[in-house]
Amino acid sequence: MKVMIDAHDILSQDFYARQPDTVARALLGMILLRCVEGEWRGGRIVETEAYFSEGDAANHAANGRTKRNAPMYGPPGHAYVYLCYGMHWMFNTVTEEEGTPSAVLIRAIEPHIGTAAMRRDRNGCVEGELSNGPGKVCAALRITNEQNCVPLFDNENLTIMRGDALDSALIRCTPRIGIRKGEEIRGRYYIEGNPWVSRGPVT
DNA sequence: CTCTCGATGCGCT
DNA sequence: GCGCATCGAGAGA
Repeated sequence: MKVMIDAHDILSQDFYARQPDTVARALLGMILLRCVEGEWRGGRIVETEAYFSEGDAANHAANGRTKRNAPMYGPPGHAYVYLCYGMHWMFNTVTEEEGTPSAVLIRAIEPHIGTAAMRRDRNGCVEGELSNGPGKVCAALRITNEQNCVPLFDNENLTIMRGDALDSALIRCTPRIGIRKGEEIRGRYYIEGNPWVSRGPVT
């Protein structure tokens, strides 16, 4: 599928230079794009999670800087990709200014571009399970540690583009999924009623 | 539908 | 060793 990307539509570095909850909310409705072997794939972001720089025990940087979490200390707008449970890649966008470790996890997208290619990389799964979870998003888009630290505001193969305006009344905020520490923080954002969200309302 | 559990690698105590 | 920002298969209701 041919994809035209207007540089004007690509989210600027400034977009990411804000609090992670602000960015998590703002990313809903935006278009995540990935080019693999010259072929574009991607879709609309429908679920995100914020990881805060202060007072957030669930953040990988809660106990200071390490080799793994170093990208979060870098400038905003870069990717932070890491391996979870030994087999799933997680894709985050770094937020806030350099030196402040925060990020937004992309948890689900609504596939629009290159769906056949994504399905192939997802082992031909049923359509509804293509990208409704953070590990599934990375598998469908073939995002691995090779994409760690790439600048999303200036990269040929991985970027995020402005999408159609989203009705803010549809945005929901709940506790984050799958964490033990920091469970009291409501940092998960998703689009109400969207069938591609990983799971329904979680108090 | 819900629940349980194994897979699997690595960062940290 | 332990514990993960997960997923998918299989069992049971």
